Amino acid sequence: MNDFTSPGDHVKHIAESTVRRLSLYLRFLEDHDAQGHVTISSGELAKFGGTTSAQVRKDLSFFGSFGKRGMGYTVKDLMSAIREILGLGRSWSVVIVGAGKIGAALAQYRGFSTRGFKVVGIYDADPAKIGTPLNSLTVCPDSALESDIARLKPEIVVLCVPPEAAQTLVDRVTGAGIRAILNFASVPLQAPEGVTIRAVNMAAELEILTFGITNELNGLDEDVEP
Amino acid sequence: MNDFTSPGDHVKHIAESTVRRLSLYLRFLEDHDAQGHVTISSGELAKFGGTTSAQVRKDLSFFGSFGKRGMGYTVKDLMSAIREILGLGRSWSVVIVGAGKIGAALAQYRGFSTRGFKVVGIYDADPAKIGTPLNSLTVCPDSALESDIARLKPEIVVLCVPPEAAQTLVDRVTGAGIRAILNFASVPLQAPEGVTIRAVNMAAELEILTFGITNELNGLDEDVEP
DNA sequence: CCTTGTGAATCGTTTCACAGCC
DNA sequence: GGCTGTGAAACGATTCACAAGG
Repeated sequence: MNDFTSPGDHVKHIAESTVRRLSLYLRFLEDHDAQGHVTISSGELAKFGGTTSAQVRKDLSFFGSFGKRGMGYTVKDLMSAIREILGLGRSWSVVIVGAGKIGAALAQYRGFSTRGFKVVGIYDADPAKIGTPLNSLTVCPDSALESDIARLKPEIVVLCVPPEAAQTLVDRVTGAGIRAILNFASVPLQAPEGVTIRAVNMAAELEILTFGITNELNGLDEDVEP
Repeated sequence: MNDFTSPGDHVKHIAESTVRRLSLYLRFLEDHDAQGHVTISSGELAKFGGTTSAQVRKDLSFFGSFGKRGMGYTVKDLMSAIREILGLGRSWSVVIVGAGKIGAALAQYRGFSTRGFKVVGIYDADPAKIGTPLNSLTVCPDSALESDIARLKPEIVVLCVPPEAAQTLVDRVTGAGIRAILNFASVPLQAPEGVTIRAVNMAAELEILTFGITNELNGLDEDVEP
């Protein structure tokens, strides 16, 4: 079936973990398609995504039924179905705020464009950084943020500023109409109703690792190096 | 009782979400301490971490009991308790593999050192990149990876290589003794038993955002209790 | 045979509610 | 009175198991 977006469909709440797995499945489907495979089973998708076939089928079942019993899924059909589900059937404009190390790296990150995300501007408050060329972009003064958001109408802001500046910038960009923010500052942020913020917190990821190592040594039966 | 590592206690499994919140609490406690506050309640911690006071107390209860009824927690004591829980009571050596945009940015990221993570090497397979200075480090040839891991004994590898190279490098560094990996390549990786891998997948984060925006527009509304 | 799609059962996490203590 | 610590209840996600259909 291909009517996964039946009109008037009332979508129940979808878990973040489900959406994250769909993103993984899509990546695998693209590889699989490039290698010339035509169909794929939930079990193969599961092996790649580090999950189970039942989980794959359950994830997809929230949005429709895309496979054929006894056959599996048609790779190309499932790819475009997941693209549609994730909202990748269109292109998205992204503005990066903060042209430090991370912001500058992201401005040049190819992963954005290959997925339909177009970086349309990068901003910084530091006069020394303004005018720096990054790929086809130039760092703009952050005083131009509101007017540029009004003009370019980006959907997403990627925040790469120091923690102490982050909340002020959330307030400014949401005031200018932004409703989706990806936050690289390692501080929790508050946004008005209707604005989605996702955090990428490298410090937390590292600490989850060190927690894991530390606990292994304390609790499990692994040998300790002298 | 302050002994969150009671002897003979076999540590039950701690949820990743709990560890992530502990990391947030710690950040808030550091701020709070710097501002001269001496005590803090679970409710205050909860407000910062975007959770509930019961959740804060439950998170801490897995490790011991750190507060005083009627009083709350002593900021400094709770800080050092959480540091100990997360394994931050020591310093950690980190090796970065891949000196592209992201790897180079991370090599210069101050967030590492302020938390006790010391970057001791950065490696790349591209001859053009070898010798590039980054802060106090120089990009080394990835052929030196195994011998340097044996010599420097880093605990953590941060992987910033293209997806197609990532699995090979996991195999190499785990073979050389690494047991914790932070993966920035947007591909799932397999590692032997006893090795922890955490993934930071920017593409997935962006797609969770676009899924959210797309679904909102489709008319999913959330009723809030007054 | 084969594999999907899905209600039911299981498992894990969060929230509730209150006893215990300052 | 105020706040922690914690079993019990509620909730949500994953896994099971099987009917349905190529």
